[in-house]
This record gives sequence, C-alpha cells and structure tokens, in this order.
Amino acid sequence: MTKASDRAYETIRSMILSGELSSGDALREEALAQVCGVSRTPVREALRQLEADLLVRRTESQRSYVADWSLDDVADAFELRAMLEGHAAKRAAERMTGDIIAELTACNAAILAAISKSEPDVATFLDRNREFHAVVLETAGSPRLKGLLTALIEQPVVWRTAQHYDPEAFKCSHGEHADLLSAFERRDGPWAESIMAGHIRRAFHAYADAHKGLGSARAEPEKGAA
Amino acid sequence: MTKASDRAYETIRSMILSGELSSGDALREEALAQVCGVSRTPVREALRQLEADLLVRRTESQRSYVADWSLDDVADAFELRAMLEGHAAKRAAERMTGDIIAELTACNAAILAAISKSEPDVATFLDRNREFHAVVLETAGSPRLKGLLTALIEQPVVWRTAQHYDPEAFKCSHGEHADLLSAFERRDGPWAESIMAGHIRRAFHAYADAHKGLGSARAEPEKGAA
DNA sequence: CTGCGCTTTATTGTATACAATTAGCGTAAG
DNA sequence: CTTACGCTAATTGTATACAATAAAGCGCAG
Repeated sequence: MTKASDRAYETIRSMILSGELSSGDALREEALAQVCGVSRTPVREALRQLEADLLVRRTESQRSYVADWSLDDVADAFELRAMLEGHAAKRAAERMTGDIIAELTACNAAILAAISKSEPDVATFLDRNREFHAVVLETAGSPRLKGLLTALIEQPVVWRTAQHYDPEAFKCSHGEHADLLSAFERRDGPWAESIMAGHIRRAFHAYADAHKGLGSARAEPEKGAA
Repeated sequence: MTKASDRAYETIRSMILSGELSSGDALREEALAQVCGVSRTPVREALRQLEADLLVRRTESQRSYVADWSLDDVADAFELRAMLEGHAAKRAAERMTGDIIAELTACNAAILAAISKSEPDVATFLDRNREFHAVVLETAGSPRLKGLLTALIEQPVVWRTAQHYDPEAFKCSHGEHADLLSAFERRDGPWAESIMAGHIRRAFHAYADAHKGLGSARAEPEKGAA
C-alpha cells in the first residue's frame, strides 16, 4: 500500500491492538479519517484490510466494529495456525538448505541473547521470533500457504502474551526452535511438523492460562508469541 | 457489498473465469470502470477483493493483472484445500446432527439424479456439489476455517473440469460423498477427514490429467469440481 | 549502435462533493 | 402501554477532480 492508506492501516491497527479501541467499538470512517490525518478513501481501504485480518468486522449494513475475540475464537485460530504452520514446517524441512539453516540458527541465537538478560528484551524476542517463523514459511515455498498464515498470524491475540511469559516459557520457546533446527538439518518433515504444531499449541495454552477464569468472555486484545 | 462494487466484482470475475481476460492481462481501473458502467471507486474495491481471491495479482507498483495459475500453483492450492477440507470434515463429523445428515443426503441424491441423466446436468452437479461442501464447512463450526477455505475454493481452476468428467468420475464423486455420509453417521472424524482429503486429491488429479502435457505452462482458467 | 537520462504520458492514489441508505427517535394510533 | 409508522440525522456508497507516481518514448552523448 501507499502512504496514506498504509498510515491509516497502521494507525487503526495499533489503536485496536493497544486497547485504545475495545471490542465492539464502532469504527466511523469520518472520525478515523480525522484521527489518521487522511481522507475517508484510504481509511476505507484500511478497514477492508483489517476486516480481512479479522481485526474488524462489518455488519450487513456495512458498518464496521472492532472484532471481539472470545476464548473459543482464539482457540479456533490457534488450532488452524498449528495445523498450517506444522504443514509449513514439514514443507520447509523438505526444501531446507544450509544457508537457511544458518539464518535460522542466527535468529534463534539472537532470541537466546534477548531472553538471557536479567530483564528479558521482549521486543527483540518478538521481532526475532516473527522472523524465525517468517523464514520457515518462506522456505515452505507455497504462496497460498503463506497468504493464509499471514492473515492468521497477524492477529490481535498473538501480541502481548509474551509479556506474561516467565523465564521458563521463553527458554521453552527457544528450545523448540532448536529442536526444529535439528529436524531441518535431518530434512525430517514429519518431525518438523510435530514440533511446530506442538510449539504453537504450547503458545495457545500459555495464552489460555493467562486468561483462565474468564470463561468464554471476550478476550482483551493481548499479545502472545509462539 | 453494495450495488456498484458488487456489480464490478461480478463483472470482472466472470470476465476472468470465462477467459475473456487471460492470464497476465493488465487490468486498468478506468477501462474496467467503463466496461462495468460504474466509476473507478467500486472498481478499485472489486480489484482488492479479487486480489484476495487470488484471481488478480498486483505488482509492487500497484498495477493489477489477471493472475496466472501454473500447474504447480494449482497443485499447491489443491494440497491446501485437501488439508483444510479434511480438517473441516473431521470437525463436522464431531458436530454432526441428524438434520444435517438428512440435508447432505438430499443434496447427494440430487447430485445422483443430475449425473444419471443421459446427458449429465453439469450445472446442477456443480451447484449441489458446492452446497454439499458448504454445509460440511458450516457444520465444522470454525469461522476462520470457513474464511480460509472460501478463499481457496472460489478459484479459477476449480470451475470447468467437471466438463471433462466422464460418467465414471461423476459416480466416483457421488460415491465419495456417500462414504462421507457414512463417516458422519458414525461420528468418525478421522475417517471423514481421510475421505474428504482423498476426495479433493482425486479432483486435483482429474484436473491434472486433463492438462497433462502442458508441463508447468500457465493453466487456462478452467473449472473443476471436487 | 547502445545506454543513459529527461520529458511526456498513462495510471494509480487521495481528497472532496454528493447520493443513497440506514439507524435512531419521536409521535400517533391501537 | 405498546407498537408501528415516518421523519430526521448520521453514515456509508459513488462519482469526479486533482495530485503523485511510475511507465514509456525520445533524444543525446558516448
């Protein structure tokens, strides 16, 4: 996207993810246009994209609202993600090269460094973690899989649970990445698939534990990392 | 969507599916606006949607072209579809009710009737087949899965292979639906998953056979049915 | 003849005005 | 008191004008 619509997209998205807008809030184009400092046209485009991202829902009468994510919705998303990213890992293992293994190894080393500090560097962890998964997805070599997963990963639920991670959980995530690298080195697709699926499911349970007691009440936009 | 943008979407979509526009053709907003009898605004919206459907691709410089589907692309799409629809079938089996089984049974009976004529009624076959899969997907009860699969099913490749079907292939498709019903009656999720995945893969091979010899050359927009 | 860079032209991005639709509310009838 | 109808205001959809940007054509220099 280009300048204005991109700006609108990022602005609205961060307003949703930060909690400045809550689930169910109405999104009026005119108001958003003013907030973003652009006209309604790029705002409309951004809303379409956010709708595709499932961060925004539109009623039959074309009005937009911040989507609400029940725990069931979150579980649904994670289940699909586990399946699709597992599949991606399997394909990646079959197509793996030494260069990419090196890249992933470096990435996971950066993750280890970030979480080994006295005060874990969560931002770096999230960035590198995202990069790790992106490289795997790229290596899977399926444009459609990439498209589907991108929509699924870039979601509200997935972005603050890392805050709740204890040192144990960080190490666990790093260790699973290392296991994945072992599977990649051996070109063992099914193994990679199992590890990745488990990796994502663990992330879900970390999220669910942090929210237990809420039942199926709407989930606040929280971040979690796989 | 509303009148104008919907009209633009349908018009452009059918131009692509019918072959009036071929793979790689440039899609200029102004020209399309005139063809559709609307302004550029709804055309732009339609193009965004078609891009999400993967019928249209956009370059980095925001120009739109009719997407080209190599045999590899088609295989990629079918593989994902097999996995996701298999998953949907499994979930559907776990959530199955008598009413829905009755609905699916009626649907498959209509399919049998359509293909039992001296001249198979392909249009009815396609409609009912689509309905059958839609009901299964609905029963799976996962909004996200539904979203992902809808994007994957409504695709160019999938819409004319049924023309190439011989009576055998039609019967095969009907028989697999019947098997699926057996699995649903027994609430056997894994069985349903296997059948559905095989069902989709068979459809892919029907497509591939009809196009063998083309190598990875671009695939004409053809229809195939699962 | 070829390659680079500028000018021109085509195409898309954005803003704004206006039309159409929808929701919200008040009023009046049952 | 409830409900149904209709009016008003708010919101989205569409068209069009203008701005920005990228492609294409042309000329000039090497």
